[in-house]
Amino acid sequence: MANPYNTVHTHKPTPHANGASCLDRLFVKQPVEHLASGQSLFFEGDDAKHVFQVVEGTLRVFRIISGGRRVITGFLDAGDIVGVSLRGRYLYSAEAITPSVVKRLARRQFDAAVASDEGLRPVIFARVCDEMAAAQDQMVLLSSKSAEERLCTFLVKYLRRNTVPGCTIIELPMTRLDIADYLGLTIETVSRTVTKLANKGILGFENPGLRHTIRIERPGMLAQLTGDGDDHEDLPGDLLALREPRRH
Amino acid sequence: MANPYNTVHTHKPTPHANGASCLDRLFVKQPVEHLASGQSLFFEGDDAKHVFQVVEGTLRVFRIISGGRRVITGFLDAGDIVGVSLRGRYLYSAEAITPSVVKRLARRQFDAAVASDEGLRPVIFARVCDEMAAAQDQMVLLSSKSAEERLCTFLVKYLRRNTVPGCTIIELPMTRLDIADYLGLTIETVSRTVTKLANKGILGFENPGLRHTIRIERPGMLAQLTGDGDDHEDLPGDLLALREPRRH
DNA sequence: CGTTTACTTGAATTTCCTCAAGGACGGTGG
DNA sequence: CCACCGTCCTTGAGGAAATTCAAGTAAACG
Repeated sequence: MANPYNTVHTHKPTPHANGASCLDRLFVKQPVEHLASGQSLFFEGDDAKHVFQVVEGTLRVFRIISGGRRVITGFLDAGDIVGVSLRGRYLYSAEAITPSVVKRLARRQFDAAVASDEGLRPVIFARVCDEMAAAQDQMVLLSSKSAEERLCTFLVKYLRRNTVPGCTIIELPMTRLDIADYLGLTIETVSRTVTKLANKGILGFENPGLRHTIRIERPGMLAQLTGDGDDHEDLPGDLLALREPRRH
Repeated sequence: MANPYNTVHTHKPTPHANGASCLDRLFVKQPVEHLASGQSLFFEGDDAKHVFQVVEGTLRVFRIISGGRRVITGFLDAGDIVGVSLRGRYLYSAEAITPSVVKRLARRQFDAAVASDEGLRPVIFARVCDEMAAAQDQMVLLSSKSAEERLCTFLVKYLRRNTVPGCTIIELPMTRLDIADYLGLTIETVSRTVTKLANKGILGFENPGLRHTIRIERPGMLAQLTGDGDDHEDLPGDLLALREPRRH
């Protein structure tokens, strides 16, 4: 039951620097609630009576589909808001990966605040846009990236989002199974791909045997392997056509 | 260059019945613009200066990723709005599949209307929520459905969305390649899967050789093959655990 | 009527999954 | 302190699904 990986997140910057204080105003008076590892915040299909703000910890957002398979559509970290862009019922379940702290606000109050507060609307809107953009990126990842590209994309985004720039230590709060369900792979494939990247010298482990803490040895190489073509966008046109062909 | 499949959409119901008139008010005074097949409405990365309403026709919304691969994230039909949930720049390109008619509204005007019109906000919000829900469904499809399940899901949704209830004729405006890029498959796999469904007697072709017009012979069977478990959601709990295992 | 585009079909290959086993760590209880 | 257990992770062998490569057919267009 107890999660053996109740990692402490050092290196974590304040996410969502813009407008965060504006959002915090909404939740500042709400009491904090504590969630143990594995504890559910809400279930898919529940009446969407509340909007939540994550104060601390990491949660997974997922759906269970017919064969009992789980699809994780995202992870939530400190500063994230969940429950905004839906009507009536939650489209997914949310549960704590690490011991977490959240605040809640009744949807009625939330809607009222958004309706009355001119300054709040653009902040909320920006969040919804980010969510939409993330969903688009995920669709691209799932429809056309290889296992290695998926994992590299995940690590690069995690590095950017959850550590200070320049930091190359990633302390993953989620299990390999979480990552697999997020990337549309199996746990074995995730494991093998991590090993492969380690063998290539792109990443390593802080503590042999403790494979949740990853050190990125070659961040540039990792970025190249995401398949996003972030690199060399300034190539001359005739070279662009000669890019490596992409399997599917 | 010219699209040989400038199909006429018979059987098409009015989509988005709720609040459509409310949205139409925004665009009613705007002049119509015509797009030929294959013509672009805007490109990924363009300044998002306008919001568009599709009046007639079908468009594809897509991104080009590094290896030259194209990922279609959605199709737009009459009544759809595009360009709402983004900031600054379009996240994707949009181009006409069939000859299409659209109206445009400057973002400034759009934003002003949303800010001032209390009644408009929930309608817009509902659209964004639908978009988000569709993105979630697509992530589920891409991360854990087989080729057959993907195609069946596509056909069922298309049937529900673009024909009157009970109608079993689907006139697909998009090519097999469009479908492949939407479902995260290759054109060959789509083709093979269509053939397989035809051999099973689940669907047939109105005109031999003209394979864009599909007749669904067994709608119930098609729905079962989507892998959504829409069926038997009322099973007793102990049976739920015994559902057929799902490959991945 | 020839060319182009869209689609289909087959064979070989590849990637990832499935199944199976084993190892490492943390917690528990003797 | 140590043996035991459960969970998480890794690794290997074999298999299945979808991709790639390669023709080949059919309809649409000029």
